[in-house]
Amino acid sequence: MERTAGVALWRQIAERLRTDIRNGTWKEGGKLPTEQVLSARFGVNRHTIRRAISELSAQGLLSSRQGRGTFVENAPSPLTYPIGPRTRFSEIISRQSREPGGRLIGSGREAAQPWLVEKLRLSLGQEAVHRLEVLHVADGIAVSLSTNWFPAHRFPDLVSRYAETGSITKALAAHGVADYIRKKTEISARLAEPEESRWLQLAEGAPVLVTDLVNVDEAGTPVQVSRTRFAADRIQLTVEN
Amino acid sequence: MERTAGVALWRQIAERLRTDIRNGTWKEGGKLPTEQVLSARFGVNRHTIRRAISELSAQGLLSSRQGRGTFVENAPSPLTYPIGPRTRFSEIISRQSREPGGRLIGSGREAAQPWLVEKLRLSLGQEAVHRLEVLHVADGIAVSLSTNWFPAHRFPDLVSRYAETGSITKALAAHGVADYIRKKTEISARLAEPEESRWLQLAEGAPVLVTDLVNVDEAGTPVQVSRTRFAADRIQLTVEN
DNA sequence: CAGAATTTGTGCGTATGTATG
DNA sequence: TCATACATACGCACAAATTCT
Repeated sequence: MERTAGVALWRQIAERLRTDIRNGTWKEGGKLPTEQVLSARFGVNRHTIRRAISELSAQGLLSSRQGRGTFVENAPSPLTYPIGPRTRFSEIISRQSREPGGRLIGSGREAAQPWLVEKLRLSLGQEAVHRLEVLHVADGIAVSLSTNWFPAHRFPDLVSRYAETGSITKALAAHGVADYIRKKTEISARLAEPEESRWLQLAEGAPVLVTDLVNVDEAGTPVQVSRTRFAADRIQLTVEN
Repeated sequence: MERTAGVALWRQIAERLRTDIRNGTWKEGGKLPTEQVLSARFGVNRHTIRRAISELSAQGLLSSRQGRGTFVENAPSPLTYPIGPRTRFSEIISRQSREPGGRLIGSGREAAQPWLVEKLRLSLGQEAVHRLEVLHVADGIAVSLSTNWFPAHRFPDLVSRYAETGSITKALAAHGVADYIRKKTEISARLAEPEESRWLQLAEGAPVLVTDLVNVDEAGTPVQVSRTRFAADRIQLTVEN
């Protein structure tokens, strides 16, 4: 393993093992190579391997027993999140037979930043937006954190409607938006920020997938801008062509 | 800034500043807040801020001058990589008026892993594949590293054809594949592995966007499986709906 | 069943990296 | 720049649980 640059060796190794487990290198219940072998393979001290394993054990992915070895405890199949014109969180999760849930964790009314004015095509003097922060959960596990912005003048009661119904689709419908479609999605990745780590229960420094999207109504007018951060180790995005 | 294991504070802050610069929080030529202010904002010692700034300076993103301040030297607009049924690397890059380049960095013939057998729909006894490792470059900057697999029995001379033409499209055409389209794309993110860091000239522990795709010919038969790792700080994927 | 071999668990000393003031 | 504290990583040794012969 290559020497440093601000990321501890044990963390790099832990992330490697995590993706190996996810890719099925060792099946659930399967046995990992011995600490001996792993330390030789990564070219590090056994203590370092043990630190990495202990991290994954604490997260319930692995378990070690003295004299026996280290075993894969849980290899949760990653959720798949299709990106298309009509993706709705709850439908997707339900289709994969998991219990969906959204939790309103913050909201507010604020002045739109320039990039938001452009994306929502706000006109002069109507630059106020509602901001809605929602944590998405599947089977009790946090999978994504989304920040949503809506033009405040068009959707004055959006926050309370969402609070009542727990659904953005329904909150928009209450304001006369019968249908909306996803126009464009931008996808990037970066390291999680501390607040994101907290909500998504990620290790600090874990990667997040970020999607930026614009939803438009039937007339093509933007009704919602949304920035969603997915826990990259729990979800995979797919695009069908 | 929150105290946490495995990732140095200065790295977390460097990554934050990098995404802020990319998001245009400070324009090119713009002045960053003083180290004083930044250290207060992140709740860390000024030394730590300086370490983060020095990292970004070494990468040519920032520059500091005594008595004046720290300035944004380079805010390269991120390349946008659209994902659709007919995306070809060179077309995309050219359209954004950058000089594209692909470099063959490795190849080989090997037995297909089970998941490859499934994705390429290989029949029994024809499980050999060609592997092609290509580094993609735009304007002299590495943007992605892709591993490509092809059924060896159908495309016996693929590697040499690619070496001659520098184009997968042409190498496939030489084997009678007039056209192909992208069937499905899976997108995930993880930390770069050491070898990826080396090729993409990434800092260790930097995130990569990973896309897995299957290309099929006009008859719908898989001709290529490809896994591409993008430097997440240099590229953004987009999906048009 | 005894004893050897294997594998994880633990302790200590040292050197270097990270973060503060 | 210096001093201090803690985290990271290494190397060695040995203990404890389990498996193999």
